[in-house]
Amino acid sequence: MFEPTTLKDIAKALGLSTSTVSRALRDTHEISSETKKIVLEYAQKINYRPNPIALSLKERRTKSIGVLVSEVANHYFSQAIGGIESIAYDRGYHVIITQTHESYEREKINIQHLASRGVDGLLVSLSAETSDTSHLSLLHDRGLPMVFFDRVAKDIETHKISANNEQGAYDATIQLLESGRRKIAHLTSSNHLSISIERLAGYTAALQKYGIPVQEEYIKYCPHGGMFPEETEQAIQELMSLKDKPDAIFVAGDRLSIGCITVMKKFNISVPEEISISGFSNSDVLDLFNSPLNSVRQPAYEMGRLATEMLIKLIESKYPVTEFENRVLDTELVIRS
Amino acid sequence: MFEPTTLKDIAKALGLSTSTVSRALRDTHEISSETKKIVLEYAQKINYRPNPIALSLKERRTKSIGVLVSEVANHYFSQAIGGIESIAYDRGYHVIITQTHESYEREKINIQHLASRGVDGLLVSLSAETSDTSHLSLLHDRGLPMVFFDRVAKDIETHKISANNEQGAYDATIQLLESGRRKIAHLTSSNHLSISIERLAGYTAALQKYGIPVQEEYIKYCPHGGMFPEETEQAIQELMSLKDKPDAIFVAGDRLSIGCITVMKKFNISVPEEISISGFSNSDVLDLFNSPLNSVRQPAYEMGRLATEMLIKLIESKYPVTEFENRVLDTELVIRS
DNA sequence: TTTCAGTACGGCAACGTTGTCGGGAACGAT
DNA sequence: ATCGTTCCCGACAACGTTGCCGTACTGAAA
Repeated sequence: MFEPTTLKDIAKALGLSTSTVSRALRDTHEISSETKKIVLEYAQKINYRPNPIALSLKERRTKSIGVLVSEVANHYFSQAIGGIESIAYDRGYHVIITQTHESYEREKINIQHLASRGVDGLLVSLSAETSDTSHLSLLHDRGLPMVFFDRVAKDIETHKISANNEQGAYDATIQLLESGRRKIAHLTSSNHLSISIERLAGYTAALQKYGIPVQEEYIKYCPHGGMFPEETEQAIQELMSLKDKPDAIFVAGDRLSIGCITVMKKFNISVPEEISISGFSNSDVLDLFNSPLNSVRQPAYEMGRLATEMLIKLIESKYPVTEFENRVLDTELVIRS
Repeated sequence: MFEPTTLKDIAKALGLSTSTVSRALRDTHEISSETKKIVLEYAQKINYRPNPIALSLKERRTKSIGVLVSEVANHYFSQAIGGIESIAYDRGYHVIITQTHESYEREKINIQHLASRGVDGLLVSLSAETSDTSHLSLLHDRGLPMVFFDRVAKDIETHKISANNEQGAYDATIQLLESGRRKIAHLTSSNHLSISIERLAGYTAALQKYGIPVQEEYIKYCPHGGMFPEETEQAIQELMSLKDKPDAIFVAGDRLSIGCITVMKKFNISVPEEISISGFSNSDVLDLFNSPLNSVRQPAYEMGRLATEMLIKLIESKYPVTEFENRVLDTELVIRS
């Protein structure tokens, strides 16, 4: 079986003690330069690597951070993970990615697993199902460093980073209004997510600016963020069977935006002639779509980088941190129609 | 700071020894049922979790498997990861995902990291740059269980799982021929990847069936599998500036297929009128594209599941395994034109 | 009463590593 | 010759857990 070499092996081979070998490799001044040279050369030869598990046990840190996202297949998250890895990598941290698939149960299990595996900190974006965050605050209260990105928890006090969702939603809705649409529906994820709340606020503000009343039946929630196609399909069907059919939809999520276009194609609803669609998405293939889709793009990579920098600062801080940042980054509206 | 409770804490609180507490929790017959009850209740109350790092150090296994892919943003891989997680999860294994971004250097570093972190086994899909696999055979020779999927290493003897790339490529090319195309180019990844070799073979066989000679200048390699858009763009430009321009392209990869369509749009080349495109892709939004793209779809989820089952069988085998499977799964040709 | 088996628990070692302490040897100063 | 100092290095403990052995106690059989 797989047996890596240890300090003891080196010590035995060279007739030294493990302590001496350890210190020779760590380049302490207490070891003579001859001994150091011998040990270093031998270690090089047999390709010695210190056992990180033993180190973790001793030092009570793992040099790894846990990431919780809903799905890596989501373009926003795969880009954010790119940013996370770029920083973590530089700072010597390992990244462990877990997916919730928008399930609260899965989120609890993954978080518990990451915590018990001894990650030094967590980067969290909540699942669509999650409304109770006590599984996180429990760990946070016990001192586990934590940074939220994108879908943040309102009642946990720590660093948070998000896009300017309200502004992005406002811009997208205003653009629909400017293009002449007046009956604008809103398709969004579960109603307790921070991003849903903020995007709804932007949508509402834009309508108000044009003096258009917000209609309840124009707002459709998908509790699983469009994980299941039926969810999206049903919401669209309900919208399209209204007496006063909408002439545009502002969609608050990547998977939902794609799902929306898919449903439109299935029902042979022409986009943007019959209905115009504008939504949050970080997909890089929207340009290739048959139906032009205006999109609000988040700086995902940058958000991943910033979140990771914040987390590592928390982890490596000597003293408890009490001042927390709440960074908000601008979105970009891409017009295609 | 974050200090989880240990056996020692429980022992101290209950006036027992750590051995007794340990055995009470493991439900050994040597412990009286009263003591067991007391210990179990207290452990429940303070939410005790055994420290997996200490367990790993002791038992020399981590109950985790490392995954090496080029990019999670690639649809094939994100689906395969779904399959991997579904099995690993059931069997109590944790999944650590790493990305190479098609870089050989990155692959070496990630593999080294995973190995030294003590994963119990590896699921590997080689990067496009990788031609030398000695960093893997070194670990494999030392007994680290390993299963290859999709992009397999020819000279490492272990379980392997791949799609029937040759058949898939043959089917796609035949379809192009049947639709009347005769000047079919081939855009592929780096020439040493197993998938490139097999897909080229299928392409060649199809041309032969129709008695069409294979032309060198119709075959374009992208050493980084289309990681950099310039790579794809240049290859297409070279094809399109040939005296005898191709009227179809068979593309051997997800990112390349998308990249190809993007370039066609940029150069205003009409698909499929001017040139017909057929390629390997597991993207689920191809239906929405403006230019219809025929695609060869791999059973990614199933491949992930099978690979993980094979790996866990290797890991948990009491005796060294010498008989290795080489599973090949059928692809599916999706026609859209 | 002695012996023996069984029960129920504690003590110790080990996984691989590093920090602390202690000690032998060499050397210079007294 | 004696003492203090410096230079190297080894022994030991600890991180949290479990396997192995030892042992005190109980009760029954001889």
